[in-house]
Amino acid sequence: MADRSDHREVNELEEVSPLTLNRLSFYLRCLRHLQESGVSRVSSQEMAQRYHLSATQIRKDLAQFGEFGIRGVGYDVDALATHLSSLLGLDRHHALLIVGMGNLGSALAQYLGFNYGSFRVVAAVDNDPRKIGRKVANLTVRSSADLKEVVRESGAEIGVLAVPAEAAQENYDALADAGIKGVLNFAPVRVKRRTNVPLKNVDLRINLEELAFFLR
Amino acid sequence: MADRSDHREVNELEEVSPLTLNRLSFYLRCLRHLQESGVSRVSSQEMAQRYHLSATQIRKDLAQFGEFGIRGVGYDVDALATHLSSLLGLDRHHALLIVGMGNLGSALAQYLGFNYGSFRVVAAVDNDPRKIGRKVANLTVRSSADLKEVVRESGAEIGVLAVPAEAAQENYDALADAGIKGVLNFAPVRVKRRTNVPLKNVDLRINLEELAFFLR
DNA sequence: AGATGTGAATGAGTTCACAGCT
DNA sequence: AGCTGTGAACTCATTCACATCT
Repeated sequence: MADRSDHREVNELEEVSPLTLNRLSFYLRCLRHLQESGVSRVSSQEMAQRYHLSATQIRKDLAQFGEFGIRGVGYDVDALATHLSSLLGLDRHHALLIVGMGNLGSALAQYLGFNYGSFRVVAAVDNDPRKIGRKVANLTVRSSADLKEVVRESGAEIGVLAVPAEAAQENYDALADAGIKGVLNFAPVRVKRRTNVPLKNVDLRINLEELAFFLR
Repeated sequence: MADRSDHREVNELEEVSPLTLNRLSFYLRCLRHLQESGVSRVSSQEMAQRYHLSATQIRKDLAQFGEFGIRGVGYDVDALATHLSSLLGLDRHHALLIVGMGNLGSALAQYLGFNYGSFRVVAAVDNDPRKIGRKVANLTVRSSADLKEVVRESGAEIGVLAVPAEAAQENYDALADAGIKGVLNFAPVRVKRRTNVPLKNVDLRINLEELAFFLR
């Protein structure tokens, strides 16, 4: 039905499982790859085979947000990529602010570099006076005390927490207060989140520990 | 029953859900924290409250591997920590080998440093002749061509993949062939795993993209 | 009494199987 | 004919509720 896909917008902000979101990101990456390969149409089955996914799941995941496919034919690669890109908010750049310029913070600054997909590191703060003013990967480290100002000036939307475990909660709260819209937390603690400031955890140690389990 | 906990060994290598494994790592971390705080006994309820967890789930998770608690009393913090540590294979050191010494690989080498919990970076390889021989964080970068030799000499057990997406699969396979026991993959692709070489993925970009979804 | 360990109930997520378009 | 979109079946995970033990 024609208006079915117009209703898509209605559903977009409903609860989407993180697992689904995760896969959608991955689908988009696959589609980019297909674009590079010059493929303009793809069926869920073909995608599944190429990238080790489940065809049914691809269809279910996409169907949550509208009818993007053509029955009997498949999906238009460009169109679907555009839809997903917009759905995931990747059709524009997002500014990152790194909090904590120790080993991890500096490493991330270097790795993410100036430009990382739709993401751009625009500022870095630390509370150690010895680090403030130092240059790391084109950024001048600023004081955590000036967080609000830094956020406002830089237009940062996403905070990247690279502080010690003890400091994670207070820094998350400070970021939230400073108007940051989302936080990626590398500190190995469970931070209490506010409903309006989404939080994703990346815990390197837990990942290593899960592997260690298989090596006993 | 007394012999119930002796049978624990029998179950240890049965399929354990990654979700459970993940939580077990986290429980251990909580227990370490309790030890530092001088707490010697803890109930599932108390742990749940302190660290924002579910008491029932803590009990179910632990019960899979034996009867570690005392009914009516709770868990002995030290004893449980020891059990979990051994269960997860964290009662000894694990040697890491970093593959790919670009931005991410170097960043990881610096961050993980010489000693990171039970994990120790013992070697680093790259296939770029310009990088071979360079020193990064006390390590001399060696050639990917010598992978087998490097693994044997260094005793590396876990490979850390920090190579571009295109190179991930071949490097995973090379690691497996070289006798590596597990792989932590930072490349943004789904690598086809061999049953005897466990694989964990850490995908920074997907995590950022999931956050971006909430900022549209 | 008070906390564990666990079957039973519920809920979330995935896969199946097919109706409905093109 | 072929592939999408989707209710129904199924599997996996979490939560409930209570018997069991100290």
